[in-house]
Amino acid sequence: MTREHQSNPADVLGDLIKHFETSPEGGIDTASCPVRDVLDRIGDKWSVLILTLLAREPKRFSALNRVVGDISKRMLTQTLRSLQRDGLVERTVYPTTPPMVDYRLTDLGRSALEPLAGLIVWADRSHDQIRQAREAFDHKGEDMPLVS
Amino acid sequence: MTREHQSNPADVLGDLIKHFETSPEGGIDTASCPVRDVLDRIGDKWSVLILTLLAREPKRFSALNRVVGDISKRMLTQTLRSLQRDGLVERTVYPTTPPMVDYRLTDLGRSALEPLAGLIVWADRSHDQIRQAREAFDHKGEDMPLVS
DNA sequence: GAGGTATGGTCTCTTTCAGTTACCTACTAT
DNA sequence: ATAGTAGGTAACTGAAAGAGACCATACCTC
Repeated sequence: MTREHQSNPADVLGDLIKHFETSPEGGIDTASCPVRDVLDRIGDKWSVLILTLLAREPKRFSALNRVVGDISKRMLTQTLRSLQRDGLVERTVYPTTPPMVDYRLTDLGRSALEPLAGLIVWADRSHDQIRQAREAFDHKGEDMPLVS
Repeated sequence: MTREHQSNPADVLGDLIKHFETSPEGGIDTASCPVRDVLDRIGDKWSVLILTLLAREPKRFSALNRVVGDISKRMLTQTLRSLQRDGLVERTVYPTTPPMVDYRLTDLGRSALEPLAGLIVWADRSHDQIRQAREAFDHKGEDMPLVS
């Protein structure tokens, strides 16, 4: 009861929501919302995985490609580019032959690890519960439309 | 140097990565990865926003529709259904006429608020830096292909 | 000099699917 | 008759993702 009063997530989020409610017509201005902006980025299929793989040490393109396995080189390039563009990842080319490239987190990228780790730990811990809820839901309503 | 030793995000993530590296052929088994599973869910366009809006108190369908504004009813229904399916949101129908429906977070849903708030706060704080990195990147390489 | 290996990509084609628009139900209150 | 509930349905569209060929360079081998 003591520490929750100060840092209740609902309050934090409520304040942020208020902060985002700056659009003229009473609705939330989703277009300029920084949260949307960031979530669009890390919500893609590979970004979080790449970030976590780079957490410990820099890795080369081909190393990432080997570790992930089911990512195409195209998607790996694209993901790394957009992480680089957002300043989360730094790309270094070594002038050898054949040229060697490695990718490492920037300070900004490293600062993202903490919130991401929180989310990932939550996901890992809640996964069973979510799967159970899904099964229960799917069994209960044998007649649910909309998702068919 | 003292507390970082215990809870360094890179270490947490490294351990988790190791934990997920259970596929036979040395690659990460992205299909059964709980993180991927969860991120696919909250990575969509509306889920996080809805969750944060429900953080303070239950809300009715039309209230959510009004607040968000640029969401279609179809997407709102769909988002709420899948949140309900995953056990994050509870749907209550009151037998009035016209029937009234409200949506509230479950305990599981509430437990997601903390990691989400962490991410959202990070996003809010880092947004400027990310935008700057983007602009710098876009100006530096006037010849970047791939994203055209 | 033909072929193989390796690096770090790029290009094009195709499919898939999230999201949108627009119109529908059924009921009631005014 | 019109608006407000809480949705459902169908058709369309654009972006994301996947598959897989290709490329430039250089080294090694035969």
